[in-house]
Amino acid sequence: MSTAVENFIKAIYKNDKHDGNDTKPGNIAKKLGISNAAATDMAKKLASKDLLNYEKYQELRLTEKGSKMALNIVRKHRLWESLLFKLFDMSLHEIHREAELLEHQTSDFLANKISAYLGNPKFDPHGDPIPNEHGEITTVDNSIQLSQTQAGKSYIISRLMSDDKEFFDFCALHGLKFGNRIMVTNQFQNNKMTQISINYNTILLNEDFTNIIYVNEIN
Amino acid sequence: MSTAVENFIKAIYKNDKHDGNDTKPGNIAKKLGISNAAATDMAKKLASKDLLNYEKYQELRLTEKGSKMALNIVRKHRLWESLLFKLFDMSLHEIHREAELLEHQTSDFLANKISAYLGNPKFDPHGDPIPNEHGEITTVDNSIQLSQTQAGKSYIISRLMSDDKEFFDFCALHGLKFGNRIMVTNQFQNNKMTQISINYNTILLNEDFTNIIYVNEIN
DNA sequence: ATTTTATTTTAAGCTTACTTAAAAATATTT
DNA sequence: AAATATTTTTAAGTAAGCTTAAAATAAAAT
Ligand SMILES: [Mn+2]
Ligand SMILES: [Mn+2]
Ligand SMILES: [Mn+2]
Ligand SMILES: [Mn+2]
Repeated sequence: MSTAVENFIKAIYKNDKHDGNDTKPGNIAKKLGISNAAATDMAKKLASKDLLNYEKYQELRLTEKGSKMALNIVRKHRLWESLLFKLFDMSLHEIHREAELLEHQTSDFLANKISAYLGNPKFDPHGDPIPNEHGEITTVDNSIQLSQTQAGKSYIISRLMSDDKEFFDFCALHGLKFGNRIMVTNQFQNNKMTQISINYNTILLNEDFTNIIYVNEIN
Repeated sequence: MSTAVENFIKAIYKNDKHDGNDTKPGNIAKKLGISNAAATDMAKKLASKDLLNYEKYQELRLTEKGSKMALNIVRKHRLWESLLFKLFDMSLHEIHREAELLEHQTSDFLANKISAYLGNPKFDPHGDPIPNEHGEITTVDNSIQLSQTQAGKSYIISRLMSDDKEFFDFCALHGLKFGNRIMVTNQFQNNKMTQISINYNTILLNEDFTNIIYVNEIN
C-alpha cells in the first residue's frame, strides 16, 4: 500500500482510539493536511478494498483487515522511534518526524530485526505500546491523564501523547519524561490547571498539557 | 524530490560511472523496469529542472546539480547498508534491498547521525565508497577487476559490485567478501575464466563474476 | 420549527508517473 | 548504399492523489 493509504488508515486508527472527535472525513483530512474532498474520495477507495466501512455521512470504521494494517504501521513507527532514540542523540520530536517517513518503507522482515535487536521492547520512548508482529498489543495500560490525578499523591510518567515540538521541548527542559517521578501538589479544578513538583521545581500545567501527559500512581 | 526522480538520477549516475553501455533512455529504462517512453518523458522533465542535459537521441548527462543529488542519495543508501549490516544479521543482498527504499526517506540530518554513529566510515559493506555530507568521495580507488589480475599473485577483495542475490549467496558461501585474501592460481584468457584459491579451496569464476569482483594487489 | 452554519459529497480539473502503439530517427547488417 | 533492425520519440490514455467550487445534507442556533 502507498504512503497516502497507510497514513490515512493510521489516522483513522489513532482518531478512533484516542481522540474525542468523531471519525469522519473532515477530521481525518484535518490531521493529514488534505481537503475534505480528498478524504471522502480516499474513504470510498479504501472501502472498495475492504479496509474500512463507508456509509455516506457516517463515521469511518476500520475493518479487521484495516485494523491489522494500522497496527502494522504503528508497530514500525514505534520500533523506528525506539531504535533512533537508542542509537542517536535525537529528541522525541525528531525521532517522530523521521519515523513518520521510515514506517512506510520498512519490510516486516526488517521490523522484526529491529525489534529483536532492541530486545522486543513493549514500549517506545513516548511510552506508547509497540504491537507485536501479529499486530497485538499485549500490555495493559492503567495509566491516567495528569488532569485526573489527586493532589498530594506521587506518580510515574508513563506516556507523552503528542507529536508537537514545543510540547516536547518543554518536557525535555523540565525533566518530564517517560519513567520519571512527579508529585501532584495542587489541582485547580476551576481553572483546569495542575501543579506538580519535579526535581525540586514546581510547575503549573494547563489542560492542553495535562490531557496528553499520562501517569501511573505510585503505591 | 520523489522516489521516481531520485532513482532515475541515481541510475544515470551509476550507469555513467560504472557500466559500459551508453547513458540513453533505453538503458536507464531497463535498469528501472519502466518503458523507454517513460524514461524519455522523465528525462525531459528533469532537464527542465536543470538536473540533466537532454538533447534528442543523445546521451543523458547530469548537471552539477544532478550529480550532487545523485551523490546525496548514494550516500544515504550506503550509510543505511552500513548500519543495517553492523546492527543486524543481514546479507549483502538484504541490506541493499532495504536501503533501496530507505534512501528516499532519510533527511540529511538523519544521514549525518548514522554516519557519526558509525564513525564516518569511508566504505560500505560492499566496498563501495560513501560520499561525505558535501557529496564528495575523498578516497582513491586503485582496485582492479578480478579478470585483470595475474596468476600467481595475491589480492585483497575490495569490492563486490552487484545487487544480485544469487551472486551474493555464492560469495558468502565461498568466503568472497570485502577484506578477505585470495590468490589467483590461473588465468584462462581464452575462456575468460579465472581460477582462485581461498581458504584452501579452489574455485573457478567466469567473467560475469570476475568483472564485478574488484581487488587490490598485496605487495 | 425554521433559519443559519458547518460538514460532507459530488463534479471538474490538475500533476506525476506510468502504459501501449505508432512514427521518426539511428544503428547495424547485408 | 540499401535494407533491416533497434532505439528513441511522440501521441494518446490511465490511475493515484490531490485541488477548488458548487450542491446536498446534517448539525447548531435562534
Ligand atoms: Mn511518534
Ligand atoms: Mn507516516
Ligand atoms: Mn547497495
Ligand atoms: Mn531507491
